[in-house]
Amino acid sequence: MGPFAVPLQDLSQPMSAIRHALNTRRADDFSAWYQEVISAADMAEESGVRGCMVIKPWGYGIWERIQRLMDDRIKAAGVQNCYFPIFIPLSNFTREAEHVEGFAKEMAVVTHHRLIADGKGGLVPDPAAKLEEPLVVRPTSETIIGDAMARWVQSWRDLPLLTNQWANVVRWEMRTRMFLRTSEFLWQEGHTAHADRADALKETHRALEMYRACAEDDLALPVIAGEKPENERFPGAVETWSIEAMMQDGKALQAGTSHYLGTNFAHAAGIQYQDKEGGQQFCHTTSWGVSTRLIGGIIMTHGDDDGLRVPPKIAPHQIVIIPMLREAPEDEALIEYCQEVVDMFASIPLTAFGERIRILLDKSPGKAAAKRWDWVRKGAPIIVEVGPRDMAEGKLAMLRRDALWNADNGKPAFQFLSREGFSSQAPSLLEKIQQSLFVDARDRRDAQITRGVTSLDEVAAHFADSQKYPGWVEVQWSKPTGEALEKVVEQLKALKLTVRNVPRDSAPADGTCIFTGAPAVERILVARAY
RNA sequence: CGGGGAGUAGCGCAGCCUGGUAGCGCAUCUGCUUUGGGAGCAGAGGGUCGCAGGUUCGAAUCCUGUCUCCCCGACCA
Repeated sequence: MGPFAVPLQDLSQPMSAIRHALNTRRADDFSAWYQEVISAADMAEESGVRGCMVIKPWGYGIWERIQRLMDDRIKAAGVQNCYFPIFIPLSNFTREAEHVEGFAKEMAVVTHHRLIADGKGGLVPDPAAKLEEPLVVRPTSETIIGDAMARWVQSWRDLPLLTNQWANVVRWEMRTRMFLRTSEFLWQEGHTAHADRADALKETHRALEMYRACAEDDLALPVIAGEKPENERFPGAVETWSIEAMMQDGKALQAGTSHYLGTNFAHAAGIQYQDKEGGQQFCHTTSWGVSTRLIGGIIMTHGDDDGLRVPPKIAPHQIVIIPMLREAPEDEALIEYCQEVVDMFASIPLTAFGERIRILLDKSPGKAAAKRWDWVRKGAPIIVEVGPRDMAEGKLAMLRRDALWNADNGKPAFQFLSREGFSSQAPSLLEKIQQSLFVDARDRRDAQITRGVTSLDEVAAHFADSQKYPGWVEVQWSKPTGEALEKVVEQLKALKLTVRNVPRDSAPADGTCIFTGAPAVERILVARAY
């Protein structure tokens, strides 16, 4: 059996009867399955450049949906979008030591601005075109945005300054995985400046809650919001908060972070304002971000042995209609019959989640069955097939991607509906599918969180098999710092575990620290992580 | 970046040890048959075997280097 503590639902079904759309099963080889989903769903492919990928239309379409919904939330909070340069002067990174240390080992550096022929048919950087000061390809934009903030903020009236940018960033990773950790990735980074600590903390928590809501309500990704321990903080941050999602193999994925930076970056960049009394004050700043890594989280949360299942809210196409074409004259009438369904959705118009339903009529040539399985692998929430007899009866055949199989006979669970019956229930069905994906993921996660563990030995026993990932364990600790914390981190590392976060909404501590024996001050989640 | 594995047609693979000018399945194209659902039969097209050197009369195969991917580790907001 595979690395699963809790049996997957499919394993209890008559496996021999079902012919799945993928070759690799989650339970057999989770990471091979993950890669197969990405290629079978046509989301992305390798680029030939280490750690960089080409995001294809279906994958990028999902990212565009995430962007849209997140951007709406960002703007609703009064944050304005900007764009800052991809190149950062190297000198920017010599001002804030801790921040530099965090990224120095993984930065791409531009040193020349021209190429010349090498005499062997190739090109090399022109030694005469060396930059006076090297430029770093941004790994994150705190320093260059800090520069701008220092110019933009003069008085207390300029605060708070709320900015965000959608951009690509580069971190030269040693070990990469598509979507989860790539050398270049896409993200949004919010950067804000505030008059005081309280206001900056409020923003830190607003962003965190925004991420929780977007993850759970838009991506159907159940998450636990909480504060990172000292050793997991963003370099230069005073507080780092995260949302953590559980993948189907029980490992944790950090899905978003929000940092309170204190006045550290304000000191480094000189972000000061004149207060009402005429004195100069340093700003308190925050930064927060989510990235294309979310797509990896969606795959590992909602994917199954037939491919991806895209939550309707972020599906580029929520409904795909496949006419069963036969390259015959009657095809025309069949397409017209399907088009009438699309027109019906457009003219009423039909909405789900407050937006027009995104419905696609797939008229592309090819066998209907092959196209069906392509859409199954891609994870379109609702797939509709229409054959000549459906048309004659005024009906269509509908498949729910989240309930694909008939348990009885191991065949796809088609529902035959009238066109009107289908269109009238489509909006609520999409909302039901969205909810169902979330509830399934949340229940699976909750079933794999173990509480009431009161000793490190118990933790070790729980994670005894290094090949298994039996979810997360909640323990209590005394929140050690410095050397004491380092020792705890080492103990956990020996078990291949990390502290994920201190859940924001957890009950107060009432026991003793499993590491030190001292009275516990808070509850933490420990887990294996991506 | 250290250890291991891999790169041959769109996808999945065999061939490599024991050098002799490339093969299988699926997909694609053509024809016929079939038509409530991942069709059958016949035929066809498609690959400078990751890249660059070397050995050799001759290299997918042997040698060296290099790039990329996967797994384990270190590292990682």
